[in-house]
Amino acid sequence: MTLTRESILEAALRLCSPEGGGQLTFSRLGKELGADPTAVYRHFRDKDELVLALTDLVIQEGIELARQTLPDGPSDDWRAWLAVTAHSVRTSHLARPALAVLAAARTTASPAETHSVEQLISVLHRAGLPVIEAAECYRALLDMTLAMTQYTAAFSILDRQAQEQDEAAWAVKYGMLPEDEFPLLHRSAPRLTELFRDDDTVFALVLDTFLDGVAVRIGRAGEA
Amino acid sequence: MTLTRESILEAALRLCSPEGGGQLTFSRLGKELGADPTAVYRHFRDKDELVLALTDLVIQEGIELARQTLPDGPSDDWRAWLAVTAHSVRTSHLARPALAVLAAARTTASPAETHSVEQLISVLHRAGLPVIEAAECYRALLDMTLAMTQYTAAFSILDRQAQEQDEAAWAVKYGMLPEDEFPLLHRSAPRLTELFRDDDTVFALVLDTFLDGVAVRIGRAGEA
DNA sequence: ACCTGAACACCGTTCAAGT
DNA sequence: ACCTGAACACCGTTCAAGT
Repeated sequence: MTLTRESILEAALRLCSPEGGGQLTFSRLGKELGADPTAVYRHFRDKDELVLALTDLVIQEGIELARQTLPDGPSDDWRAWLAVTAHSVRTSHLARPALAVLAAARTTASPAETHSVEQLISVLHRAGLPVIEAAECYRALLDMTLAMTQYTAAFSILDRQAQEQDEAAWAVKYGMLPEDEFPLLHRSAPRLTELFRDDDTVFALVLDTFLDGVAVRIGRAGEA
Repeated sequence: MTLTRESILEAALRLCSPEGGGQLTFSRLGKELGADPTAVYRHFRDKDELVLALTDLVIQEGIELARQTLPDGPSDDWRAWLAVTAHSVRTSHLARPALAVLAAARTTASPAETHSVEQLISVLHRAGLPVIEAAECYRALLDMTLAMTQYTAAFSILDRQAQEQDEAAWAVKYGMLPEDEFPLLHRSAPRLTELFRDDDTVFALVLDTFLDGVAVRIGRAGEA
């Protein structure tokens, strides 16, 4: 069978999924494709180029996912718009954690997202923010979302031993605090233990607080 | 010369600094110590144990840094307290980017931070948040900060070629947008270009918006 | 034109051998 | 008790050889 760019990308995405086993390497990719590991070099200059191409696909998927949830026309519900965008970006990346670790900090020149960025800024602008501030807000939201996503992905692809070790460390830290010395931690330890690596809830918390902050900024802009 | 745990940790921290060259490996560590690379195994079970020990040191350094800026007694300026804490954590991690990438998502059982967490929750509690909500807020702030830090560190240790490639991609994306199709992006492109990898400003933006959100939550708690 | 397979420089890690 | 150095299984990458 002869390889194509598409069949390689597809196989690579499969490897990066949680079921795919956790890591993107040439030897695993070769095995998945039934070809010699180095055959991929005929289609991608190096691993970085492969990662960048995969990143494009995941970004596109995230945009697609957002589009399915968002209304077609313009919307005045800026808060829902931002929340859906953030969750979509996060969801599409976390479907391939092994890639998210490599991709999240990278920028590609894919034109796919340009329209969606323009829309996002326009939603914030119509909500009341000056254009520049709307752009800053978009940048802050996206960086925060990608960072939290990479953070979660990095932990999720650690080997089981390291994950259990961290969980044990957490239990030690917050499990047996003397009440008189740490009264507040003692009372909130159960909740903190619940939140341990419940990344979805922590992300929702961060996002919600951030959006409350955006509301404040919109309010301030309205006064002026 | 005989190795000690401390001399190894010190050398490893040096390697992880920006001047240290970018990556923590056993062979580089051996060279730095003037010993065989595998000699480190006499003092640390594996690389993970070494990374965890280094993480402890960096966390301690961050707490130390915060303590120098924060008042000794209790404070009612919750906003300054949270901002100083976040910036200190970030600064101490970014002094060793190569470690930050490995460390940020990990938890150690180091007791050093327990007191500082209790203090943080207490500041938020005195500001008006119920205990549980104060704890959630601490968790959200710390995860956001560590995530943004890891995100920045991951980019900063990429090889020069990849960094320049990303910068070029950015220029392509936002450099020549048709004004009629992307009116808002066209107007904010200069600012977005400025923000590209000006991680300090972006982090300050995210943190500030987050803290505005915390203020909203404190206000809501006061009403009830 | 595309794939194969040996080879190289690098990882972390193990283990027998030295002192 | 601690260090050395050969060895192993893995990386990404190059290149001559095959079809």
